[in-house]
Amino acid sequence: MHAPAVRFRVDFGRDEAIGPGKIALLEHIGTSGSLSQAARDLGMSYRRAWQLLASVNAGFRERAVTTARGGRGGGGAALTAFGRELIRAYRGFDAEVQERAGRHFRAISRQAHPQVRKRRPAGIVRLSDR
Amino acid sequence: MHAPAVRFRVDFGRDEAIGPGKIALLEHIGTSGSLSQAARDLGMSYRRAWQLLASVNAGFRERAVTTARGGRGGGGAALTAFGRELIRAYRGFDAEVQERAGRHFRAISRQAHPQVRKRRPAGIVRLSDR
DNA sequence: TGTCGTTATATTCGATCGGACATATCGTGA
DNA sequence: TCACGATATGTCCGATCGAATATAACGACA
Repeated sequence: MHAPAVRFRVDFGRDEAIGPGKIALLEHIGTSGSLSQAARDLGMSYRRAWQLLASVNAGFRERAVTTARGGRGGGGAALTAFGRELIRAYRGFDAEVQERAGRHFRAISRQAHPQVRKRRPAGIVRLSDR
Repeated sequence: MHAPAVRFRVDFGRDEAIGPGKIALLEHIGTSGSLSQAARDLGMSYRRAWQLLASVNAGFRERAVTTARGGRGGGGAALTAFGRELIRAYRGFDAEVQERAGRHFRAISRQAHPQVRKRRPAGIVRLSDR
């Protein structure tokens, strides 16, 4: 393969870290307006999605997502301005990182073994794939 | 905390990925000339260190470390030119990433909760800390 | 007032990861 | 030729992680 992919997470102190998983969850919450729907989209259990979200909301002074129980549709979840800022900062840095990674690892990447294509369980789509 | 830390790993195809753990292992092999000593330095079991090394050596056409059994001192391990290149590429990119991360996450980092200092088991020193 | 879909949370279970431990093997030097 | 210290590799076990499942609470709306 030519362009190596870089996955990274950002550690804020020792309390909270943000990586591709939580960012993808936030993105799906933003597009679906529902935590359970985001979990289904990402192929993860609702419990795990809830734990990830709780971790994000607890890790900062400002919460990234507001949730509501009951009401129309049973409830829902929505990004706050801070949540959108988290996504924007991560994705902006991500684009920079991927672009620059090519130069640093091009030579080494040529030494990597030719890969065998691996499948992902059907029906699971990550925003980061688009 | 002000400057957020970024941890990343580089995926080469689906076969092999290089992250901070393997790089630290390579660095300690380079300075100590021994896989078992590197494992002790990093506070990991010899088994795990050997598995990580085997993974690195198997992931590329060229091996990163040569090993020897028997002989003076019982044997040893040494970086190849490719192994040194792996370290150089990773650390070079690392420096760039850390420097640029500050700008992208400065505002968000101010929203992170004040951290409680956490200790590391005594006697364990990572090259990446220096 | 009852229905509905979602958030919130506890319990249980299986898979996975890595440490601890046990050996076997090797080659130089005493 | 024997001892030594390191590599090489297997087995076992405890901790951890996350999926599966179950259940409660909630509030708008028909």
